Amino acid sequence: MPENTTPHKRTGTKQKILKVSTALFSELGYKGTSVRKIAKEVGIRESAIYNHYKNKEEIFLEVAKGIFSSPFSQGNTDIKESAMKGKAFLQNFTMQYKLLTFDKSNENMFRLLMIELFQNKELREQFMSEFHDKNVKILSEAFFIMMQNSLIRSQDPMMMSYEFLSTLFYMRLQITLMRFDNDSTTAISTQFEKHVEFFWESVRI
Amino acid sequence: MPENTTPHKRTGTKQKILKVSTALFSELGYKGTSVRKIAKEVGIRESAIYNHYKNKEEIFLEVAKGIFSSPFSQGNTDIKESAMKGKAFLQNFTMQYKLLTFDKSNENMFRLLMIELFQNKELREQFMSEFHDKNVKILSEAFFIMMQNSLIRSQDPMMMSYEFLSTLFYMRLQITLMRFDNDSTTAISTQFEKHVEFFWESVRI
DNA sequence: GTCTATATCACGATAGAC
DNA sequence: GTCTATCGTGATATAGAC
Repeated sequence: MPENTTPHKRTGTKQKILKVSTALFSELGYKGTSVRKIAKEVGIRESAIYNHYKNKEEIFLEVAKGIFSSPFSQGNTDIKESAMKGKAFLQNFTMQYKLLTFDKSNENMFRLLMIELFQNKELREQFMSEFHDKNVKILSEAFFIMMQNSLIRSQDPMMMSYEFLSTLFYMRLQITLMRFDNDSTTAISTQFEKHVEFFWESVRI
Repeated sequence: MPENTTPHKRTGTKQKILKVSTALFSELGYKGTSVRKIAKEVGIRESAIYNHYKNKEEIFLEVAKGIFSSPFSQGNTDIKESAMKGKAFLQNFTMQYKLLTFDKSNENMFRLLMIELFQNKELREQFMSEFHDKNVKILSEAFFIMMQNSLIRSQDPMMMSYEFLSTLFYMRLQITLMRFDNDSTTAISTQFEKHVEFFWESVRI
C-alpha cells in the first residue's frame, strides 16, 4: 500500500521532470536551463513543476546526485588479483575509462560537471571524491602490488596514479569537446592505447 | 591628431568596461554577468555601455580575445638552444606553467575558460589552438631535438608532449579549484617538480 | 559620452479554480 | 496534480534630452 504522492497511478511526471532536467542542465548549465523550458519539454505548465519540487535548485541537486551515483567502480574485480597482471590491468582500466568517455549519458554527466565545476561547491567536492580520489585509490593499490611483485620500478604509488590518471582525464576532456562540435575523434581515440604503452614502458622493470 | 572616439580625453571608460567585464565574466560566467553589474561597477549607467560596445556578446568576445593573447610563449627563448639542456628545459617550462597557475589574473582566465568551454564554440577553438596546440608544438620541437641528441629515448614527439602536458593541465585544474575554496595547495604545489622528475626518469636514456 | 526614461522580454514563483 | 492568471524582478536594448 503506497501512501506517497500519486498513490496508484505511476509517478511518471516527477521522473520525467528529472529526466528532462538532466538533459537540459547537462547541455545548458544551471543558469541556461529555465523552469519554463523544463515544463515545456515535460509537457506541463511551470506551476505544475512546483507540485513535485520545491524550486529549481532542488531539481538541480537531485540531478547532480543521480548523475554521480553512476558507478565507475565496475564489478569491483579483485584488485589484488588483477594487479598482478601488470600491463593488462592498466589496459583494462583504461578500456573502462575509454568506454565511459564515449558513453552518451556519461558524456552528459561530464559536460554538466565541467559547466558547473566553478559555480557549485557541492559539485566540486563530488568531483574531488568521486572522480579523482576514488580512481587514485584504485590505481595506487594496483601500483603498490605491482611494485611488490617487481613488475614496475619503485615510486610513490599515489604519484604514479596521478600521472597515469591525469592524461586519461585530459583525453576525456578533449574528446568530449570535440564530440560537442561533431568533430571526428578517430585520431585521438587511439591515444588511450598509446598512453598505456608509453606509461608501461616508462615504469616497467 | 587622433580622429577616433573620445578625441582628446583618455579612453578610460572603454578600457574600464573591459577590465571590469573581465573580472565579472571570470567570476560569474557569461549568463551570470549582467550589463547592469558591469555598468554599476564601472560607475556609469547601462545605456552608456552601448556607446562603447554593440551588445553584451561583443564585450564578452573582446574579453575572451584579450585573455588568450596573454603570452605563454614568454621570451621565445630559442628552443633549439635550450632543448639541448634536456631536463633543465622541462624544468624551466614547468616552472613557467606553475607561475601561470598561481598568477591571479591567469587564474581568472582559466576559470572563465572552464566555465564557458562548453557553451561557446569560439572559446573552444581558442582553447584548442592557443592552449593545447601551441604548447604541444613547443614541446614537440624540444623533444625532437632531445632525441636527436640522444638525451631521451625515441618516441613520437607529439605523443610525448601530450603526455607531459596533460598532467600539467590536470594539476592546474585541481589547484585552481582548491584555491577557489581557499583550500591549502601546499601539498599539490610540489607535484610540479615531482612530475618533471618522474617524466625525465621515464624518457631519459 | 552620459544621462533619464522606457520598451520588451524572460525568469522564478505563487494563488486559486478545477 | 494540473491548469490559468498574475506578480515581482531583473535582464538586454533603444530613444532622445543634455
